[in-house]
Amino acid sequence: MSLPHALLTSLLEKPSSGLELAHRFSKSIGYFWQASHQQIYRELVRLEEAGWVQSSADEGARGRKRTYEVLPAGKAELKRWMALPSEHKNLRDEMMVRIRAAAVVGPDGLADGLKQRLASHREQLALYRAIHKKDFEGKKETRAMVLQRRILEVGIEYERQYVAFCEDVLKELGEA
Amino acid sequence: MSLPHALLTSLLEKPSSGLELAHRFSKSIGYFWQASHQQIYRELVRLEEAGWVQSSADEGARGRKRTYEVLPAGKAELKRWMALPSEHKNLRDEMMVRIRAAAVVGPDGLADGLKQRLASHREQLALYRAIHKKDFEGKKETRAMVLQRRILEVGIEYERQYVAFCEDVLKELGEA
DNA sequence: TTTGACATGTAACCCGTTACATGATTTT
DNA sequence: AAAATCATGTAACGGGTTACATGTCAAA
Repeated sequence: MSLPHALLTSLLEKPSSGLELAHRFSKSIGYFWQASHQQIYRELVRLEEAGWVQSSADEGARGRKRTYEVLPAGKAELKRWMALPSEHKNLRDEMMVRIRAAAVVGPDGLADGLKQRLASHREQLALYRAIHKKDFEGKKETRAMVLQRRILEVGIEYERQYVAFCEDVLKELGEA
Repeated sequence: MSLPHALLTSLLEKPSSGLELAHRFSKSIGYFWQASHQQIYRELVRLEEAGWVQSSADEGARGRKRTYEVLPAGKAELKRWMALPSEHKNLRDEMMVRIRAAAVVGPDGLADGLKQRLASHREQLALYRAIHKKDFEGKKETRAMVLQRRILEVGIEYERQYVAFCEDVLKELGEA
């Protein structure tokens, strides 16, 4: 459960409102940790109750922008959390279950789904590569940038792998 | 949500009890779809209510082995589900959030967690490679085996990537 | 002044997790 | 007969998702 700490990180980078955070989560951070705006609003309330962040604007001002910033206690909490061990979660992918099912009930209809996934992963791969080019190529790198680049490259390699996988399976099914 | 269909697939391969399924989920299938025994028992009840599977043994026989097998309606449901499009989920990894946090609050203590992850991914990689060797190398492959092998290879490539990633980050932190 | 975009929320549901409880079977 | 193991559950909780509701502000 790292949403609260992802939010603290994002707010330390730049104090923001809930919706701004939601937008940012659909990009950069969100490539490895997704969150909907409902989740974010819920969590921001908790962060404030915990005394980790502070929001501008009066109570009960529904519809009016509310900007959050991190308090010292929040930064301390983030430091503490950052040093915790993080669990190795296995991959979890419906497509693999579908392919295994296909081995039992026959592959009719499997190819369509695979083609969609192939297109989707190609798109994601192109997006990651574009970001890589824009943000990292031909620039002098700071310490922090090296790490961000490596994170992105994990994403790139994963998508590359997946594209090749879909292509292979389609070929095996005689559909490409 | 593919647990029910993962169970149907597994039960079609071989009629089993809940615990047997749980054991099997901690291996092969579970490499891409994990489930605890509590989840499995809960789901098996639903599958039976839906008329997709049938269990041996009388009602209310707590503690006595209960074997499930798939009914025709269950096989039909699996066929239907298998042909649905499956969503592309982005990666989701706490470690990436931690590294990003480290860029903001400093990397103190990050290396320990990374070393643990490195060890864990190396272990998983070794396991996958052992399975690959045992199940696929030097054997004549059926249609279904090719697909199972490719699924495993996605896992292998992912773990390989991750090991390299941990090593790189540790190096960058001056810890390896 | 109405429309659309921006912004914040509420409520319900389901899956996955954790902790615990209980019955049956085999082994010592 | 006691202990260990196999096997099936129950209950509570929390995060993630979906659908919906409400308020503000700027532009047409």
